[in-house]
Amino acid sequence: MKLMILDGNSVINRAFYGVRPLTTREGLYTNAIYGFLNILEKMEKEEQPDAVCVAFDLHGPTFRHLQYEGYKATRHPMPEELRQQMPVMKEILQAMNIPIYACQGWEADDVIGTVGKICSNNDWECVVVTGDRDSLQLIDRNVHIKLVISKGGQTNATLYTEEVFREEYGFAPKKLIDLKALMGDSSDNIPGVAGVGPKTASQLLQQFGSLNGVYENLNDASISARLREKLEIGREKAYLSYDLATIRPEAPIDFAPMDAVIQPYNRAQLYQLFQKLEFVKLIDRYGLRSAQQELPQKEKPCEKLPQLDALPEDLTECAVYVAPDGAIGIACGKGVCVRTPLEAQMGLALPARMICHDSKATMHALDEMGIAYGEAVFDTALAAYDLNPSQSDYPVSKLAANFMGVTVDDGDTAACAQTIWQLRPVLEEELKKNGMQKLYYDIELPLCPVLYRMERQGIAIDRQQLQQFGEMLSQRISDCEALIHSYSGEPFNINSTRQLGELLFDKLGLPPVKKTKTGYSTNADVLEKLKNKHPIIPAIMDYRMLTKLKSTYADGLMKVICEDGRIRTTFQNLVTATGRLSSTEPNLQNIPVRTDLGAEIRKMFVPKPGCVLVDADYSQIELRVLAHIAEDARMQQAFRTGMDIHTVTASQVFGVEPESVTPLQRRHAKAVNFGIVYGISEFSLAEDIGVSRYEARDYIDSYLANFDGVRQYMKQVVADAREAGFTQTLYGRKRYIPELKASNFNIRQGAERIALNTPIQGTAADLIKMAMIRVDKTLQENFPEAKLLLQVHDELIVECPEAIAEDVAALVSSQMQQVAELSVPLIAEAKIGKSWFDAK
DNA sequence: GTTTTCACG
DNA sequence: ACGTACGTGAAAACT
Repeated sequence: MKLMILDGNSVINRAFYGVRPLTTREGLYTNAIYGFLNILEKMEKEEQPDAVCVAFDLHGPTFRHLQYEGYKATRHPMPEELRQQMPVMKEILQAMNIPIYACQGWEADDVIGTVGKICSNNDWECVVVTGDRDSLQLIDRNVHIKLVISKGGQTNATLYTEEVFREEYGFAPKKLIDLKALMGDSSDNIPGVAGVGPKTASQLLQQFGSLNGVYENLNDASISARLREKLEIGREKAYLSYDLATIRPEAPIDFAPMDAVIQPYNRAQLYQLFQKLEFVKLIDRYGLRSAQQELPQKEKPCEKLPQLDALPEDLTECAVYVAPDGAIGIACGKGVCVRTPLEAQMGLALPARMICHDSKATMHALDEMGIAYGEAVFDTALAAYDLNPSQSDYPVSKLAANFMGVTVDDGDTAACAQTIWQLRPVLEEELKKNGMQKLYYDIELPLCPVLYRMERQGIAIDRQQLQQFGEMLSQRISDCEALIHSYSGEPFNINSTRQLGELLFDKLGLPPVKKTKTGYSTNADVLEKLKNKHPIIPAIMDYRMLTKLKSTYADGLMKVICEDGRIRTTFQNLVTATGRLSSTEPNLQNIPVRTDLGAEIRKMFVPKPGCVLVDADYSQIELRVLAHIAEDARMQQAFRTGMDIHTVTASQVFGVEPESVTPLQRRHAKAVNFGIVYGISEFSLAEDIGVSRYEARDYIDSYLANFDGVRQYMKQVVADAREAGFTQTLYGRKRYIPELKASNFNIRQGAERIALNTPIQGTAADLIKMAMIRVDKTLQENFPEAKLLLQVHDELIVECPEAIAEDVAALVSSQMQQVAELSVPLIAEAKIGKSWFDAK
């Protein structure tokens, strides 16, 4: 019979540091538990034990502490993120009916040793799972150690038997104690003999066999005078260390191997715990489902609603789920049915109000198939996003697990439709609980059809000009390439940062400025600093710019032009953590503008014949939002009187009259304003504007001294977020930030910047979303030929007939300005042009 | 699949 | 002692 015992603290530590940070929606860390369970499962599979148990350390002194006051004094305290997982871990083991052993005054190692001894006495084999090499001393004929090693996300374990140990170390396992007595162990605060390290220690042991052997042969000729002296001075420490390092298999625990024989799990309890931890995959893998909550799947199969006209005549609302293959699942209170793509296209119509899972995508899909549909009155994916925007995605299965405690297969169209139907009231309630009804029903949901129409419209592009531009770039790139290779002496791939780094810093001997985790950094900041040191640098900077324009924009956009000469992006409304939109395939929110050559790309974005583009953008929307929510009197005053905010900041920071602010001062002040919005650090500000850290520090201090509202806000918003676990925008959009409680300084500081920035960026996002809804609506009412095409965070682009351009421009900017009544005016300026470039 | 770089607000 | 501004997406190289 075989028993497996886990060194609980050691394994959970490995798991904690080996698994990326994971948290639940509420911010409970779960990564160590997750890792622990994975290791447990893997070990059970490999070892096939008959019994399993876990040993833990208890707090409080052990005999080793009493014996030697330095013992473990410098051990790092357990990080908060791990500490909070310990009690839950123990609950889970309890639910799995795996016994836990711990003993006041004894360490887990001693408990494990004791268990091992009792196993041996009962003719049981014992396997110890641990990440700690100290335990190797326990190895004997019956006791083996499974040493857990995490490497690159993968956790593996090596089984150490007496033979394996001897092979690696060259002596018997018990002699590990003698080795430690001599060399010490800083992580365990075992002193050892001063001046004796691993090399000397193992050499001495090879020669004399044991600690006693060494001291009995102190006068042996092979021991140098220096070493002899060290050993003599350290004699007492050595024997103390021997005691400290010895695992004492005599802990007073009540244990018999039969107690740990594998039992069935307490499934209900385990299910509940996994539910709380949001371990959806594990619930699946362990086959846990709470019986009461199980979906009445296929209880009302399609046959009961065989034809669409068999759907109730008075059907007013139904859930609609379009599968990737085009099959459509429809569910309502009376049941569910699935239509194949073919059936769906044969005159299916859905006039009822829809409950969708990603309504924008559903509208596109139905449209594609020529299926008429009603209005989307609820969107479960969107609701889940608003409730927690930090998730990577929102599949139906995840929502089912998180909000209903059931498992659903994302591939089962009928089940998904039914689940969406059932999720609606649950999510509605959640939104209500979170005070997000207005955000959801007044902003997020009505924005979807607006975005849908924008995506359908697309924007026209001048294919021919783009083609020519690409050819011009090709020419300039090959010239540039030739120049670079003439400097390097030999051809190499300039796109390879590794090859480029080797050339610049090894072959040409330029001073490395910055490192990345894989080698030298060669990014634009680095090149900027090196540009006067070698003529190859400016050429590389040019090359980078040219190839970026060619591959991402000239070639990239060319690939996605539709038949009708327009480009259609997808606006992602379920992605960003702050509430902004993002744009993909292609990304039309990062079309170049900052360099002259790059801005040429904007000339290719044109209106359709007879039309113009109207481009309206908010002026300083984030700083205005900050002035409003921070209630900063001075900043509000500046905006109310229509002053240039960067000039005002400069005049405050540098203590000069606004009229005498120099362009340089204004530029620095602008960087300070940006820094404030991002959660400033003096280092980065200094880096950004090229002044010393001390000057940067002065700028920040002086800023905060003059803008007291901002100073207080920065403190308050972080404190509130730490307390609440989330930060939020003016319109109630939330973002959870569990990292605010992290023990790691960098992580915590990053979290504080997020807590500060998110309300600002997110409120600005809320505002422009509201503006989009109003602009879209008023355009439809007043100028139906005018179409909203793009949004670029603080900018809206509309296409309209030339004749009404002035009126449209006036309407768009006034709608944007009047979208909310803040304590400072919102300013939006609209321009008209024959290309995006001209309208900007 | 991850890393680096760079385009935007 | 360490790493350093917020939020994105795409391309290319490398593992």
